[in-house]
Amino acid sequence: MKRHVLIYGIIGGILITVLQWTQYRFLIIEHSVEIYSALIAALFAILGIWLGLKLTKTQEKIVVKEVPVPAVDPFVPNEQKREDLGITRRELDVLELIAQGMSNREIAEKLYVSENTVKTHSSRVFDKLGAQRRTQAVQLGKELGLLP
Amino acid sequence: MKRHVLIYGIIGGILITVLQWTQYRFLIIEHSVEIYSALIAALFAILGIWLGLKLTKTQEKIVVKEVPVPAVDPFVPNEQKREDLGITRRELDVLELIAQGMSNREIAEKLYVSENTVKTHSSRVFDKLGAQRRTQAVQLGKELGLLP
DNA sequence: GCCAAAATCACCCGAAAGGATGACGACAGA
DNA sequence: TCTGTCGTCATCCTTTCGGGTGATTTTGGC
Repeated sequence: MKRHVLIYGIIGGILITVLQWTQYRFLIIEHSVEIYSALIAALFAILGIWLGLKLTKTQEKIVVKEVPVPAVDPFVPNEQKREDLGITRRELDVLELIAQGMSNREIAEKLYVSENTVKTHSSRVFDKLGAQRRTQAVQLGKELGLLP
Repeated sequence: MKRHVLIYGIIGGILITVLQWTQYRFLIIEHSVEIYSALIAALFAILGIWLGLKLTKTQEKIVVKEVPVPAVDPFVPNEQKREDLGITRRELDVLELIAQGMSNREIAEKLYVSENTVKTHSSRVFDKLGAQRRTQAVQLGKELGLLP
């Protein structure tokens, strides 16, 4: 945009020079100041109009582009909810693995604990969620924001 | 925008008039044509610059608004996938109820069939999904777009 | 160091789930 | 009409799950 103003100034200077040169060339002929004034004014007015039109033409419109962003849902583990329900971290660990479709035995191996331990954790988390089955516990866990 | 050009022209006309009036008032004093030319040129140049700046200033920007659209995911039941896997509608019905945390008995009551029938359907769908447990079947079903 | 909560493990029992197999009727398409 | 698929139901058997109870060890905070 600054370039436009600069160009405008330069063109103005050139025009003045041209006009002065023209004036000296026809010095013998007597021209009235009014004519020169009008000429200069007209030229600059035309220039201004042209500039205005140009600026108008290149004017950009408001483009409110509503990009449907993936809305990736970062899923922050809902610690607060977990605490509220009195579910311990370990119990939630087990619940997560249950949600992934693992058996108690597989979970036990993955967590390096006995299957009995896993059963204890799962029983407790079911109790705290009010679930009778693991599928139900998973469903409730997701509804409560405990699981992704 | 056309208003700007109009205003510019009007202001130009007024200025010329003012200048001419000024000239007649100090007619006795001899002013050179160059001074008037320069004066007019300067005034119009300033006006042009002002106009340019104003146009620049009011120029509107592109607003790329990234609206995190709710992304509600309507979930269209993936019939194609179901067919590809050779899973029947009835089997998918059972899978959906399993995903909701229901027991075989509850599903049987809901669908008005025997528990044995539910077990048959579930066994078949597990087989087709390659699942050993219902939690795993649910997980796979969601990954494959069979379930919401 | 003490205490409470958390995590760990064990055993028992009944219910639920899962696997295998067979069967039967309905229905659509060749 | 014959065939294949689908939905239905059953029986037998094994595995997994869930509930209950009790116990020991770890851990974190005071």
